[in-house]
Amino acid sequence: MRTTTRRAAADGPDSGLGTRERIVRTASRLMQRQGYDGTGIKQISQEADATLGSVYHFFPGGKQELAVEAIRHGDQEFAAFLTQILNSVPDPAEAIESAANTLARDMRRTDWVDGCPVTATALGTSTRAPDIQHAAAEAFARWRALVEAKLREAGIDGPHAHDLAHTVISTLEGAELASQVSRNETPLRLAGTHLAQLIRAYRNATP
Amino acid sequence: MRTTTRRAAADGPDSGLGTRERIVRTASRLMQRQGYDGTGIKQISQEADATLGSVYHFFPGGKQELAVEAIRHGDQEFAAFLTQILNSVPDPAEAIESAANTLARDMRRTDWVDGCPVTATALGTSTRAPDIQHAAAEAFARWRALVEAKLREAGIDGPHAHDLAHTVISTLEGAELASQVSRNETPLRLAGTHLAQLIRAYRNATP
DNA sequence: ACGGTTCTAAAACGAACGCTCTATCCGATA
DNA sequence: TATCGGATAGAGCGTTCGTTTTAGAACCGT
Repeated sequence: MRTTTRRAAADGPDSGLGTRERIVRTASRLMQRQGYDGTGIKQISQEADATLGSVYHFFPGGKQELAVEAIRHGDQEFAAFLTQILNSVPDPAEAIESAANTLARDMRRTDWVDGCPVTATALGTSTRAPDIQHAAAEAFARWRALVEAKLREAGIDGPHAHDLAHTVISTLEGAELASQVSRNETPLRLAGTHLAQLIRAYRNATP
Repeated sequence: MRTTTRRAAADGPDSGLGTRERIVRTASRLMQRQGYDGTGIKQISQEADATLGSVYHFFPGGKQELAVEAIRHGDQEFAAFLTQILNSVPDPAEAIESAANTLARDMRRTDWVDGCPVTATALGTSTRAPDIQHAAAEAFARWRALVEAKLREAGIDGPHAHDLAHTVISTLEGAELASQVSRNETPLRLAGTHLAQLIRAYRNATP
């Protein structure tokens, strides 16, 4: 008979990780799909192969504290995705278009279940929990900064790069939402096309 | 002593309406702010000055049926807003920019509480309730059709108008989300600027 | 005036919620 | 080996959830 070890976990994708990390990832994934209010602490603890005691041991602040950590996790996840694409595709317009297409493909692959990891958690909680709203705002700002830096490197001047980065993030976010709700890749693919076009217009204008 | 009449209601903005309509409007407003799971049937009945019996009388399908009606109400509300602006501003680029600016102003006025009436309700429920997801998809499609018609009238050819309308709705939606989460008008205002720019590029290309 | 339909009123159900609590386990240190 | 604190385990708290149920009030065609 196999004895249960301290770091026991079912053989999921997160097995082998510490309990705390497993809880955060599970919370992030569930809230991404079901929202804050639609996700229960007990469901999180079960799917993370942890117990309620462990959850409240690591997150004495309860569900709110856990949601903030979940948003931060999603923040880092998407930032890593963006960084990877921006670094591997030299032209910023092509990079953004590629990002949109990748998001579209991932969305279809998960049968339109996995949208933005931050949006679903933050929506509807902003008035009740300023901590959550703040963490979500930080995520948006970080992603925007990544895009802005890339646009500057491509020769677009400061103010224009700043403004464009805003719209790039807004449009990607909205297109992801529209694709999810419509169960259709089209919004994301067209968003990529038009954003690339917009970026090229600015790059050609500021040589 | 005043006797209770059939259509009694507190002196709110919806007083004078029938009970059913009052329930739908209240549900739409609450779900817009708190999401589907964050809004209880009892809270809806209380704020609508109706009783639980009335809610289940008009909506035997329970919370899901009520949510579908709430989304349809928000759908019509936003469609009316779009129609009004598109009809009163001849140039499509100016019209969309004006819409974005109006949304930004309204958002600030409500202290970033009232976002898109459809998004918050639909997010997180799409997997559980196909009815809700479908109603939300219909809303997006209707808004897109309104924009597409306007672009065609302005001389943009069919395929381009179709594609542009997609991105216009996606970007407005995403910018509204970003503005709400960041508590900042900037995303919406920049979205308006860039969308106008994009539309002008297409109009000039197809004379 | 009356029968029938429509609508309102509120109590009560089981289930699930977030969270607290105590008891136990385990591995590192002395 | 004895001990101690971090981590785990789960029963149980009070509350709220969505829904059902039963009773009564208001309206309308006849």
